[in-house]
Amino acid sequence: MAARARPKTRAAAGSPRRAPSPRAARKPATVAHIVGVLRARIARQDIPPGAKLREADLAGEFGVARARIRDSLAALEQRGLVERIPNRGAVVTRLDLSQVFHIYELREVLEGLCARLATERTPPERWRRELELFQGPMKDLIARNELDPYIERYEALRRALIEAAGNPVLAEMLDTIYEKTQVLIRRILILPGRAEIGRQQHVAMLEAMIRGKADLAEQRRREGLKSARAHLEKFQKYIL
Amino acid sequence: MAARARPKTRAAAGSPRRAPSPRAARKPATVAHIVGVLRARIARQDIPPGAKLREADLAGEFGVARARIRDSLAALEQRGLVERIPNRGAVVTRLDLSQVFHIYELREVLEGLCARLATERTPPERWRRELELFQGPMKDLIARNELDPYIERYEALRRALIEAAGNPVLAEMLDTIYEKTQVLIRRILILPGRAEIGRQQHVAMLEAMIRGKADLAEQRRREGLKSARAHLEKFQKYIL
DNA sequence: TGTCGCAGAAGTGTCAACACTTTTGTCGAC
DNA sequence: GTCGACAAAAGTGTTGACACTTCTGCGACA
Repeated sequence: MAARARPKTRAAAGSPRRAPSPRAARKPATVAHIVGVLRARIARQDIPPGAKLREADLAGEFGVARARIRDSLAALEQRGLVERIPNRGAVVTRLDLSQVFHIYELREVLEGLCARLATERTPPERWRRELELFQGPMKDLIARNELDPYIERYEALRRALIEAAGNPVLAEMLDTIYEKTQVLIRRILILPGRAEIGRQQHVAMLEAMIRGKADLAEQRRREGLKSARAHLEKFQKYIL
Repeated sequence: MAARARPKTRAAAGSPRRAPSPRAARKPATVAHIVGVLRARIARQDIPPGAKLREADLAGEFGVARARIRDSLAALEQRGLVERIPNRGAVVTRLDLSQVFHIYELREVLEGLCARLATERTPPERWRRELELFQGPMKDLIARNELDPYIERYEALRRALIEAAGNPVLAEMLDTIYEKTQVLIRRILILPGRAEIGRQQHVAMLEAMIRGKADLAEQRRREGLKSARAHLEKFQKYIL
């Protein structure tokens, strides 16, 4: 309880040490916010792999002290999005081919698990809309090569599955590895025939989910990713 | 340039910031080192869940500036071993039951993958020593309730499998989730019959590996963890 | 003309002091 | 005697300055 009516002492005379900045009191951007912005930039390749991130620049841009930028870079390093070399700064990680395959091995089992859990923990009807989407409109999008709307809906399904799986630790892991390969999505989808194959596999998985066959859904998701990996292997020279 | 005749403060009182210590200049403990020490303490419950970690104390103990301790705590927070509450400090995470089950769901597929990859990427003979160990000596250790040697060898096998799987991303993930449940190992092994069942399941997995049956090894590892989870569910009130 | 060395610049790493928040202990009013 | 307010203490958050390392450009020498 405590209620305590906090003393409130501190009216403090509105002269914070920071530049007054009359309008837009501009709260000073948390580490979480900075990390989010930089993640997005790296994913969209606004900052290309190999580029250097200079602390002073970022501090200026976000209007925070360098220390906070350092914290943010440390967080990005933990996630594997940048590498830091002592006294030389932070560099956007350049993902090499072997790491991509390692990640696909993981996605295979993790997204398989995700499909199984989502099936077990959600009423089957939940997935009918998604199935219809992938059977109809998505097919057209692929045929007409409209990648962006396709990707958007694909990611929506992905998020829905993770949410339905109801396992935060799994969600965190999928997030971590997904953001590393996000840059590849477009390049993979252009591979001859890949998008349509992927769509069919999603349909197969969703059908299993609607029939309540959790293990089958897992198996089909795994097969889907396995075949994606095979495609990647075949065309690797065009990807990286 | 700056010239600036630096206030010079520091020569004062012959106390350079580091203890003089003529030889053995005691390098000042890197973040990695501090994180390692704290990880170990948390795993062994030298620092119990819920305990507060005070920055100044740690800074004094390791002989480093508080900033470095803060970096270390941030790293531990990322790994989920401590929680930090603004202005109130870092507290060792208290793992709740639901998270434990979520982690076991993950271990099931991740260690399954690990077993499969290890089988595919290593000559079968590699595992014969381990099999004999688990068939013979380990059985005795369990019968005589010598937990510590048993755990030591169990972890050695675990490390060998991860190493053999040759997937660094997987290794990193297993590490992350394993250290969170490490504190439970002893409590689980005491459960009636659990240790012996686990041993038999390891034997079954190793046999599959020696026969080169990667998928079978994966399946058996998954079954092993599934049954461990079931055990945990049954006796959860004695564990947490 | 090419190369090596050496200052200066630029950028990261570290630190100690200061600012702010929460907690704790004490005193007075009811 | 209990509750509530206040002040001091303890601890965390933030900042700017300083130290150190690496990179870059210039000039001397072979």
